[in-house]
Amino acid sequence: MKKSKLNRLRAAGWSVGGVREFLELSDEDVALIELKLAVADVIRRTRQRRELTQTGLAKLIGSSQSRVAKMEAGDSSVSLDLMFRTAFSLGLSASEVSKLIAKPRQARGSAKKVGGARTSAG
Amino acid sequence: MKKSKLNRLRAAGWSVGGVREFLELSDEDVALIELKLAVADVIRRTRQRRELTQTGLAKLIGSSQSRVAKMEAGDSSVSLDLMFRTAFSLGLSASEVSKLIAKPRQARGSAKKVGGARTSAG
DNA sequence: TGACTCTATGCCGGATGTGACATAGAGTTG
DNA sequence: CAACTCTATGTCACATCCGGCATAGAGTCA
Repeated sequence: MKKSKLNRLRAAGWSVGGVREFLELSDEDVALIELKLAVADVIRRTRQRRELTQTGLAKLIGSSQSRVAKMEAGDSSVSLDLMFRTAFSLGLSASEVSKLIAKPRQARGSAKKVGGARTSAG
Repeated sequence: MKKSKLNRLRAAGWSVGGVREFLELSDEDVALIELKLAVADVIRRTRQRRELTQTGLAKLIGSSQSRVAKMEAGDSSVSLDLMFRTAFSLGLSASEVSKLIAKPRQARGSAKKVGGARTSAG
């Protein structure tokens, strides 16, 4: 497990506030969280590509802006069901989502930061 | 929407008892259900490949046999979260699951039946 | 500064999913 | 038939997730 990955998990507020709690997560838990983060990323990028605000997307899926925000943040209170349903509402097919989440998050050579520093370390 | 697909949905007991209720399902709903059915299939096949009983798998994921049965049936009371977590517990990676759910259910030229006719039509 | 837009976070009542249990169906073995 | 194994289905108390709302942060514009 890389440190950078840990930072991503912590950035999403996955109750991994400390390394101790983190160690209680099984490999399956971590894999599931990473999957959610990947889908969250797909959702955000697709929404932006379609020039929708979080509020707009919320209305599209019959939800609220806050839930969309939590979704894109990979918040632990959002299920994969809602995420996939949202991705489908955005016009993506299961195959497209599958492909997008199968490959890493890097956007073609741009070394952009992905959040990480937003949550103050302590 | 093909009739055969509809049958699969009904076979899973997806509260699509009649065509009327079915029409209330949006495209996203149907896509999500199909995704669940695909993942359910992957879980069942992987479990059998590993020669585990439903009870065995249940203990592996800290659940019960009944939930595993519902999972593999694509029951509406099972979330994608639990399904993916289970797939991961079975040793599958996100990429592997993604690939498996992206492609149709046929197993490399072997023309095996995959259930379908098990549930009597009525 | 204030007004506006977009996004993030906390909370709550109600809806949905969960593990556990009981029980039944289907198949095998004796 | 009984006894056993594996799987399917229904139910329930409890946990989790949901939409909605309030509110705060960050950015833009005048």
